[in-house]
Amino acid sequence: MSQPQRRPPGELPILHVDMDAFYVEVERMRDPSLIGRPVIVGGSGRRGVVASASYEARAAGVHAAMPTAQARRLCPSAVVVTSDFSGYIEASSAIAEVFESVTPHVEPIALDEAFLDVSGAHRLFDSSSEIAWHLRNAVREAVALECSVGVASNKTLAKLASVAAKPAVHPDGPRPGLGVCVVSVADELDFLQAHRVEALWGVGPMTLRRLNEINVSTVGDLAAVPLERLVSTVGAAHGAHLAALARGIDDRPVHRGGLPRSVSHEQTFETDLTGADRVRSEAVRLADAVASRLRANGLSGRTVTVKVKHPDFSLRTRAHTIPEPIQTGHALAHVAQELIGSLDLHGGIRLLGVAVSNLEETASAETESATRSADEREAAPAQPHQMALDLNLPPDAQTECGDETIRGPTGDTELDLRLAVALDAIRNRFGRTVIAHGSAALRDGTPGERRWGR
DNA sequence: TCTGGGGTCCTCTGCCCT
DNA sequence: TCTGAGGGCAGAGGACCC
Repeated sequence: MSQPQRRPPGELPILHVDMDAFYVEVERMRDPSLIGRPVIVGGSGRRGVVASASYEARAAGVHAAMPTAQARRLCPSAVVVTSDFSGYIEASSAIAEVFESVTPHVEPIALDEAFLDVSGAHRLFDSSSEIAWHLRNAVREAVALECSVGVASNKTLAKLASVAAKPAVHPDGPRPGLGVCVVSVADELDFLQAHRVEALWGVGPMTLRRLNEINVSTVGDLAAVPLERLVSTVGAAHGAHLAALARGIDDRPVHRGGLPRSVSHEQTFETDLTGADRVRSEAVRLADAVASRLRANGLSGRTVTVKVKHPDFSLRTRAHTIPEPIQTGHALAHVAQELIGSLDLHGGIRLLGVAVSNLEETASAETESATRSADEREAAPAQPHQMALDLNLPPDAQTECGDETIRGPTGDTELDLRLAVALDAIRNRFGRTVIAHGSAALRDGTPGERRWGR
């Protein structure tokens, strides 16, 4: 199990590929002076957290999701680098090309990891482990980054195997890992059931606490618990799922990336945001960022969700579904601002988020506008959007939507779309921060608040 | 001295309709 | 006309992932 093995074609169809300290290594390529030093990538502000840490920093106890301030105390010699996703996305795209040169069945999990179904790739390779070693080399050649690969009969086992293949954290520095770990069918249960139960996908802090209460601490313990007991502890669906995983049963297929379910943008503010006007102006900015990404990806959506986090960390969400899909910041901000009106903002908020779901594919406003003359636009509204019927709705006009009433127009207007196209063009040419809605400019904007998203 | 951002999926609840 | 059951759906929130 610990060494790569030759296997008959098709026996172990699933690979899990996980980049090693991905963000850190991309930053080291950008700035070679970081090589060999402890590095923390994440938010550097007062409320920032660690997104990724080098193995040197991990040796000092730093881990992802830890507040950056705490990470600095644990590892004072660490260099803190603010996340810059443009470089990560670029490297991720290059890695995805390597994966797709082996198989079209690639399921991206994050920028730095993916599942591959290689059951159809054995015409070119003798075994899945040979594919795994080929991928490692090809990724290294393409982007000069290291990855770990798990090979197994299903996703859960492949994921655990890739973890087992990773470099080890050690006070003296990182120790090289196996690189590739193959879990044979014969070894599956021994390998799986020796793991801590929290290693399973779907066991977070809450589920772990509940499982610990019934004396379950390893996957082996979990497999021994009667299903009824598990169901009464963590719920029907979750219990049945965990019971199957603990026995090595995981028939989830590798899904190729499809349409996203939602697109969102949220921000934690350096200092709590107070006053309805400031919250609304931030909502305009966030809505604009979400709308921009929707258009860039040729999407529009019908359900708008606003999320706020209060100073005591309590979360509140409000959602509203409108009859027609939208993709402009103006229409999105309109719904978001109405939803904000139904939230208690007393005491301020530390986080504000705007999300759009119920997505569907649509021609982007940019494409739409570029391919239609002014006369054509005049003759027929931009497709495939249902325009708001009346641009001159009085301020007290109302749109009935389910059990809620949203005042004023709720769809994209032709004017909204043309304005959005103009904004996109200006930002593409001069940068994302060069132009903003007047209502979003009300804010005083500390440096930490000036982000416009990925 | 604090606890991000961008997602997905599930459960529960309430409402509407048949 | 009223009532209850049950399905479908939307909204809210929780848990989890990287």
